[in-house]
Amino acid sequence: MSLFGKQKTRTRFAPSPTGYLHIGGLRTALYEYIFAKQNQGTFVLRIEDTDQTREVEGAVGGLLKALKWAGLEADEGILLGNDGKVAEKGNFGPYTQSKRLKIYQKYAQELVNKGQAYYCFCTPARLEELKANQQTAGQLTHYDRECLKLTPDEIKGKLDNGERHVIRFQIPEGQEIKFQDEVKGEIKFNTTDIDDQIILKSDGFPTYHLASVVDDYSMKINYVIRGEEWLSSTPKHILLYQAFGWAVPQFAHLPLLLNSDKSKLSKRQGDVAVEDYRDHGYLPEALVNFVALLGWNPGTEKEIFSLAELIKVFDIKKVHKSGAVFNQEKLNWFNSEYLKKLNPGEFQKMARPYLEKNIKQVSPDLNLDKFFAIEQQRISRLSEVGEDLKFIFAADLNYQAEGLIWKKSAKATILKNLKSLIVELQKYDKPDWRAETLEKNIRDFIASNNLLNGEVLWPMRFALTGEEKSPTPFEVAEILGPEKTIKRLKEAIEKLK
RNA sequence: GGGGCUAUCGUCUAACGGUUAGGACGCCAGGUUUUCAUCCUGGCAAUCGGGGUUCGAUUCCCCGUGGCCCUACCA
Repeated sequence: MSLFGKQKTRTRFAPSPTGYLHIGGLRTALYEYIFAKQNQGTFVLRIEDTDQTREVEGAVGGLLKALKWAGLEADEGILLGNDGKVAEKGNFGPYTQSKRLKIYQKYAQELVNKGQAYYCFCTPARLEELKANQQTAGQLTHYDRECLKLTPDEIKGKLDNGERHVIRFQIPEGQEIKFQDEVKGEIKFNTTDIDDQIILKSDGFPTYHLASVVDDYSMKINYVIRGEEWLSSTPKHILLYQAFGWAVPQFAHLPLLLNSDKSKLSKRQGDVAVEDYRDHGYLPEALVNFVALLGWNPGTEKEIFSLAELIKVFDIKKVHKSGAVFNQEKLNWFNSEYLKKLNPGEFQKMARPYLEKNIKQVSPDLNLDKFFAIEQQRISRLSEVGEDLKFIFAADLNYQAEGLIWKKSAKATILKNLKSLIVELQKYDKPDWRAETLEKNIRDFIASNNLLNGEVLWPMRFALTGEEKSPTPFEVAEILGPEKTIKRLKEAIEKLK
């Protein structure tokens, strides 16, 4: 809050470019996006690439594409340019941490000068040994502040010698750090439990703690929404804000997304990359809708929400405190709902590539409009298109003749009915070859000949599909067209003889 | 081990301290259908345990217990 009125809300999503967009990251980004939008604020995207060892080539582009696919484009920071390449926009850049090293170094030095941080020359070996000893002694595994004893001259000497060093933030002892988390409520920590954090690594890169505090301050982020795994680090961050004399932002820590065994959602137990869901044919609207409802709901019984609706009804104060299991069954349900809502043209356009992947040969004389119309009602993921309807595309059907015989009806009856069915079907002109017309006429034919539905429709369907389960024979016939339909019926008769 | 967070059907969740604890997904049964899917109807299924406070506790407090996160020169 400034003296001159309410500050503009600024949220940020700050992923590390380590590979892909994690589904938990998607939800975090979603809430950050929504919160910014519902407050006429700005959603900033920053890249946190301070760990050079974990960096993955091309990950930033992938992250941005996944975010764009989900409809969560940043207003500022790192984003996709018009040419589809990674670009940057905004006045508080650079927005990539590896390009801000000088800034962090300056601030770390400022803390050293103020006596709130200190150089540490301890080797990893010493640190390891210290920790091991503390562990066996049952003590807190904190740094023992050996380097705090160094005199200014000793420090200068080591520095001049080019000794490897880090900068540690000196955590004051015996202080209670209290803050009001927007979702978790009042949180308290005692600083005695906190180790002297390394804020600047020996390679000159900052650690997360320094980088995120400096950046959130510099980029005027006043609303930090992030995963619960950061809750325990928040007192360190608050201490840093205080050391610099900066206003502490509002924090909101989101409950984690979990595997079905309640552990933190991880790759081992299924897909966690947004890109995987996209590739399997989940719609962004469905994924976003599903993920939005993991840990939050508006308190009504409505479950289907567009992004625009979410912006209207979302309330960060109603976000749950505990983790939510990522339940793919429910996601499938959402996806099938969204798939059904698509107009046929859109569905077909999206499903086509999957069909071509699933079926080697797609004969051009098939009525694919009808095929897609049926699949749209039956599948829950685009990757399933054609899976259960392979018989449509098969050159030959392989089935046992017995399958054609409905329940206990006689073989002779079936044979006779199939023959007259062919005669009946041969009457239709191609324009009439639609499921509705076929159904009406075939049902009339059945009734006027005093036949049973099953003794005509079962063998018809089986002759056309070779399967015990399928869409109606009328629909299958419409897709197949007159020639293929009659050909399959004739083949069935041959098999029965 | 230490610290923090957390706890309603299998899962996602609803319930100003007073409800037969509601809905959704999934599952099961019935109906519709030649079959499958859809659809319709119905059903199974939960307040972690123990103490308080209260006329009354899923709800507030405490203690357990479980789960999760942090405890890195990772984020």
